[in-house]
Amino acid sequence: MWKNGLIQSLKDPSLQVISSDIAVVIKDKYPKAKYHFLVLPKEDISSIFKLTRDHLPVLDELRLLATNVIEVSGEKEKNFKIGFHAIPSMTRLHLHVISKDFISPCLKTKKHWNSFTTKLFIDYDKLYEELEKTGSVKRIESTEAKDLENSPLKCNHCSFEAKTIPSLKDHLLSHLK
DNA sequence: GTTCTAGAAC
DNA sequence: GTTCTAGAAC
Repeated sequence: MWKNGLIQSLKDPSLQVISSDIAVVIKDKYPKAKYHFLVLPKEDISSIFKLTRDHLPVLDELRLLATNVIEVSGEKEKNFKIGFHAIPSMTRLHLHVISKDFISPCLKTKKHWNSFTTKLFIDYDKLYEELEKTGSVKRIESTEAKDLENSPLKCNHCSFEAKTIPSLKDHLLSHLK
C-alpha cells in the first residue's frame, strides 16, 4: 500500500542521507524544491496525531538532524522550511526539511503548493509548542483544510498571486539569485 | 503519496 | 485547438 512507502524507504540504507540511533534522514522521493528531506524517527510513531509529551525528546532529535542535513548540504537554514503537514498522507511521522525556492518538476498541483505555504504546513516550533502546552496535536477541521487546499496561489517571497501552477512556477524562477 | 485522463478553462 | 485542473484508482 502506498501509504506505507516511507516505512519501506526507511529500511533501505541506500536512501539514507544521515542518521542517528533514533532517527533517519532521507531525500523525498518526489522533491518539491531543490532540497527536500524527510526526517523520520525509527520508533513506530504513525503521525503527528499520535504524539504525546513523552515524544518531545524524539522531536528534539528530529530537529537536530534537520540542522545537520542542511549543514551537510552546505546551505543556510534560513533558506529552509522545517515542519509537518497538518494532513499527512503517508504513515510514519516525518519532518519536512525543504528549501524555499520550491523549484522542482515534482511540484505540480495547487494542493502541493498550499500544503507547504499555508497553515497546512505546521512549523516545527509551532507544533512543538502545541504538544508541550496541550499534550497532543489537534487535527485541523476538514472544512478549513479544504479551503486552504483550494486557496489562491500566493508567492512565498512576495505579494504575487498566480492564476495557474505553470505561471506560479515561472514566477518562482524570478526569485532565483 | 502518484498516475492517468476527461473535460473545463482559456 | 491547447493548456490546465481535479477526481478516480476495485
